[in-house]
Amino acid sequence: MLEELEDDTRAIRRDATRARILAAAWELARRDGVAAITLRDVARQVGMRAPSLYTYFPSKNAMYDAMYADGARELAQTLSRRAEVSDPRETLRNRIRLFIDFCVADPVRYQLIMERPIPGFEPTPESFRITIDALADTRADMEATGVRGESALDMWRALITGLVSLQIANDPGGDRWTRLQDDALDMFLAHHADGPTGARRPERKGGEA
Amino acid sequence: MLEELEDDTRAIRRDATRARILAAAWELARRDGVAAITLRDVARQVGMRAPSLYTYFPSKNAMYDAMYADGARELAQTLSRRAEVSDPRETLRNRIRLFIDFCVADPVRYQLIMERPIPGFEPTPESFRITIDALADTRADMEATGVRGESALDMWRALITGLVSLQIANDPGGDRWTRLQDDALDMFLAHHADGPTGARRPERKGGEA
DNA sequence: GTCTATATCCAGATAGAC
DNA sequence: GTCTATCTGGATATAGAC
Repeated sequence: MLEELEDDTRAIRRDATRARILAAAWELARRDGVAAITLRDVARQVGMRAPSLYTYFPSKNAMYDAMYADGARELAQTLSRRAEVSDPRETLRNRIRLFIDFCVADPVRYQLIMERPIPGFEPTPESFRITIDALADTRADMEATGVRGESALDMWRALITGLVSLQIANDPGGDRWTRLQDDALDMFLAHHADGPTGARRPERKGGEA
Repeated sequence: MLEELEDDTRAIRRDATRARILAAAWELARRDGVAAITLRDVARQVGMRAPSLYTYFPSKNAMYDAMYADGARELAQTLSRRAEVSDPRETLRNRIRLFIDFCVADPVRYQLIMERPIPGFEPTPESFRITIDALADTRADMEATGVRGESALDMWRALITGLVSLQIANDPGGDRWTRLQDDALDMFLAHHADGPTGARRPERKGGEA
């Protein structure tokens, strides 16, 4: 029968339209903020009316979830490009650069994936999983430099989060904070890693001056 | 005449009602988020209907601005309590603790003052000024420890911002990140200050290992 | 000063014709 | 699959009675 072929064609067209809708949603989100987009505007952007979108997404939150998955996949793809070199510190540095560049390249995408900017929306577990997996290897790169412990990872997350969020909030398009990333890593490693032996520092108290 | 006395009494009652309205607004903001509060709900909370609020605030944004000024004054008052001790590092440590405690004690207040959580609202210059002034002395405390330069201050802001925002977002009510504050300061000072002489480190390149 | 009633606007979502 | 028309609900803000 020809029916199966027709079904395939139909599915392909459907996916293409879905992609067009998502692209329009991203464009409006970048212009007005993620939380500000409306189904009416998204529909107009692709030459439709709002109710037609319900053919492709059962709800607005479902559309948000598809956007989230989009961004999470882009993050995964970006980090997969990190180069592994002989010096583990340079490997880590490379990963950090990829991550920070990803964040500041599209602040709205960053917010959608890393923060929770839309009241009432949180990603489905399947979509969230993509983000988790993408970030999971950071720990290995970190430990390869001799850094151990949850506290050290938490400290590092804080440092990177702070650099990115201040960059986006106070110097969008610039590099006032992102240019500190290498210095930040030097500072962090000097404090948390004790060279190739990987011996751990004491938990705190009594500076090393 | 008695008219002036009556005017005073009336003004006092008006201010008291304004304060009751603001308290209600804060309560709802803490429960549902700053951006989610509605005039209807705030009014109900104080036993009124929404239009009555316009006697006390000319617009919703004016109410937000009053809330902003509230929070900013509380920040100023908090930081004014910082103890100045002989060791400038301990003085700085004390200020940081006050600041971080202030932030995590009321995440919604933190967001209103330090971020821009409400589309279409930004504080009036007079209200914003309160925040600026409250934070201005941090630089002096920092420089008293021998740290110099805008980059160092930017790095420090990033570190604190990261600790606070991760704490609020991922461990509300806990101390997973806030307990790192002393360690963060040690790390930062070890990297950015060169002891009492105050000599500056090179701008970057070539680790100090 | 507070109320009711209402203007005005906009949102997400559904029904049903075509 | 897409449309028009509509439901349902909520928001800020204003007019005018009391």
